[in-house]
Amino acid sequence: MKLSTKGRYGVKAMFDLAQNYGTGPIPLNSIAQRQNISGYYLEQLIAILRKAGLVKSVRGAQGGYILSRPPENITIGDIIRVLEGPIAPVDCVNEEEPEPCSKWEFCITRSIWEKVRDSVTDVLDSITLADMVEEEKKRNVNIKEIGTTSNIGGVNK
Amino acid sequence: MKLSTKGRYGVKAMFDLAQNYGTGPIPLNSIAQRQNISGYYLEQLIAILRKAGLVKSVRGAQGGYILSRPPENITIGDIIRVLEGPIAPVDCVNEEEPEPCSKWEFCITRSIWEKVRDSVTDVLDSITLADMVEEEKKRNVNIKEIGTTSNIGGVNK
DNA sequence: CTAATTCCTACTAAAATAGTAGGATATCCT
DNA sequence: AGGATATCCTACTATTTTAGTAGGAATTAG
Repeated sequence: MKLSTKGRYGVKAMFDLAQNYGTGPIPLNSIAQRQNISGYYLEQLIAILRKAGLVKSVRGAQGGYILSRPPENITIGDIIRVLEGPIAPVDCVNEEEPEPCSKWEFCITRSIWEKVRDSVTDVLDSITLADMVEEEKKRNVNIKEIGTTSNIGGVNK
Repeated sequence: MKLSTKGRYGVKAMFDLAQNYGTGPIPLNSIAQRQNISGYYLEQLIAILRKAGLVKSVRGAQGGYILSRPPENITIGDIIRVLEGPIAPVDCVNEEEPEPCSKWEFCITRSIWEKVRDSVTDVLDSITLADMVEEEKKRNVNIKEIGTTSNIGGVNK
C-alpha cells in the first residue's frame, strides 16, 4: 500500500510548478533542486506528465515547464493516476479496466477493496494544487508569527 | 498503491478460517485449495500471522489452524498491518514509527498522505471477519432465491 | 508405526524501483 | 552566427521486492 517515488516526486514537482504558476516556464533543474529530486530521474517523470497533458514544455534557453491548466483545475488524483496508474488496491477493482478474476461476483474480499479504493479517490480527487499553494501560504504566515520557536521538539535530521 | 498478494491472500485465508470458526483446526492445504493459493506460499504467510498472534496452530495429524480470537474481534486492518506493514502511502506518515525526512514540518505533501492514510485505516479497521462471513451468508441466500440467472452478464473466466 | 500436518530454512526467476548517462534537438540572447 | 540553456529520447544498471518452489525435520492422532 505504498506510493512509489514516482507519485511522491510527481506531486512535489507539480506543486512547485503551481507555486510558480504565472511566472513563465520553470526549468526542470530548478524544480529538482528545490524539491530535492534527482534531475535525471525527474526528467523521466515529467515526460510522463507532459504526455498525459498535465504540463506543457517550452524548449530551448529560457525554456522549462508550465502547468497546462490552472492549479485549481488539477487534483492530486490526476497526478497520481498518471504516474502510478489507476487507483486501486487490487487489480480486480481497477477504476479503468478491472481485471476479472475467477468467481468475480462471488468474491467478498472484492467489496472491501472497492471501499478502500473509493475512500482513497475521494481524498485525492478533492485536493487541488491550488489548495496546496493556499495552505502553504497560510503556514508561512504562521511560521513568521511564531518565529523560530515553532521548531521546538521538531525533527531536523 | 497496490496491495501485494501477501495482503490479498492473507485476508482470503483469514476469511476462510472465519467461515470455519468453531469446527476445530483447519489444515492449511484445504484453505489453499478453497482459496486458490499456492500451499507452499500460504505456509509462509500464515507463519507471519501466527507469529503476530492472529492464528493458533495445532501440529500433527488432524491439526491445522484456528483464529486465535473470534471473527468479530479481528479486523481487516489487523491482517493487513501484519502482512504488509504499517498502513501508510509514504513512510513519513507511517502509523508506528514515521520516518522523518528533511524539513518535516514544512512539507505540505505530507498532510495529503496523512489524509489518505486515515481514510484507508478508517475503512480497514471498521470491517471485521465476522462482517464478511455475515455478508457472505446474505449473498448466498440471494443467489439461491434468484437462481442461476444471477450469473447473466457475469464474468466466468 | 504411519499418515497427516505444521515448522523452518534456503533457493530462485521475474519484475519493479530508482536511478545514471549520453547525445540529439530546439531556442533565446548577444 | 554562435554559444549557452534547455528539453527530448533512449539505453543501461544495481538493488530490492514479489511470488513463489522445495526439502526435510518435528509433532501428534489414530
